[in-house]
Amino acid sequence: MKTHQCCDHSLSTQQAKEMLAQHGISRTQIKTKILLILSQDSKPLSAQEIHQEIGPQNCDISSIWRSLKQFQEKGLTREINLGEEFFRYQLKDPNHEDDHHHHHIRCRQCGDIQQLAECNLNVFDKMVSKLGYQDTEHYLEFTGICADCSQR
Amino acid sequence: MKTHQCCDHSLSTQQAKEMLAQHGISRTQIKTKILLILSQDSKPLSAQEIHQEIGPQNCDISSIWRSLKQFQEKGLTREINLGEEFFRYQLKDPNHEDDHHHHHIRCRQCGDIQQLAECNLNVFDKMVSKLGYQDTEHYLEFTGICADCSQR
DNA sequence: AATTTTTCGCAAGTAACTTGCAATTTTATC
DNA sequence: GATAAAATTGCAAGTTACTTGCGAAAAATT
Repeated sequence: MKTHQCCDHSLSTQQAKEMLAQHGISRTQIKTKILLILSQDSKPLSAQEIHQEIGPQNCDISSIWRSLKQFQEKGLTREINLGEEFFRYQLKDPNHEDDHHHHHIRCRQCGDIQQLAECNLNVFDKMVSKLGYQDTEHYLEFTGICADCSQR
Repeated sequence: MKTHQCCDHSLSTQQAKEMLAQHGISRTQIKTKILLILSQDSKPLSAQEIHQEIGPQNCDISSIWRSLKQFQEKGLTREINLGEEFFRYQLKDPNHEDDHHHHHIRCRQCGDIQQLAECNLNVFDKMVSKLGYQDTEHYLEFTGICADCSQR
């Protein structure tokens, strides 16, 4: 796994449960597990990947979807599109409200995902504010052919 | 329709057919029509919207999908994700190869899509090139709440 | 104009994601 | 800590974007 890890945000089970409580979400086994898994990986994960990690026999994927939906509504996670046919999910960093988020690059050949430096694009959000938009968000993601793949 | 039109690229039927020929695509009625429709709208369109525009009784949506897929493969169009559950498609500008592309902002409330100024992000493509990636592409799109919606 | 090749319409098939319902777990109340 | 109320889960069925196989029709090649 090539993914660069800028800083480790792994949660303990306790911390995960606190995080749920703080956001008014019930502290079930599944939801706690999802938070742990998301916190341990610096790359955003798909519902399928989370399901695999938990063990398909241990829970139904519909429960994962319901949990992810709730996390999104409560602002715990960010939904990321990397040009695939599904979304990926990433924990927001509770310590750095708005600005501490990353963009990614995905190899269109092998699918490897690498994290880029912290986002510094407030410039753009200001630009679109001039159009009268409020509460703006931006999606900036990259694809390309990674070094390994272009040598083959 | 609020969408800002920076420059009109509407094609004539003749021009559309030439464009298909130049890309080695057969000049069928459907494909010609799709090009015309895409060229007349500055905002990217979904397969559904194109189908509606042509008239659902006039062609099957699977033909539109097949055409769009071919356009993508031949580099005629760009696939755009605006945080919706489907992709939108946009004609690439044949006159300005790589750099003349736009990003967009979509209102998360009313769905209105507005075109932003021409892209000036080669900076980013250079940045990811340093990671060893070749043939990079970026997706930068915005969402927000538009002025109209925030007054309601 | 005849033949080969590609495309089309239709119907059936995926895959991501959603939803209704009864059973179980979690939370709130005592 | 037991109990009732509320939320969550598994399962099965549904929705939607997109794909695909096949015979008929249109377009390209001769």
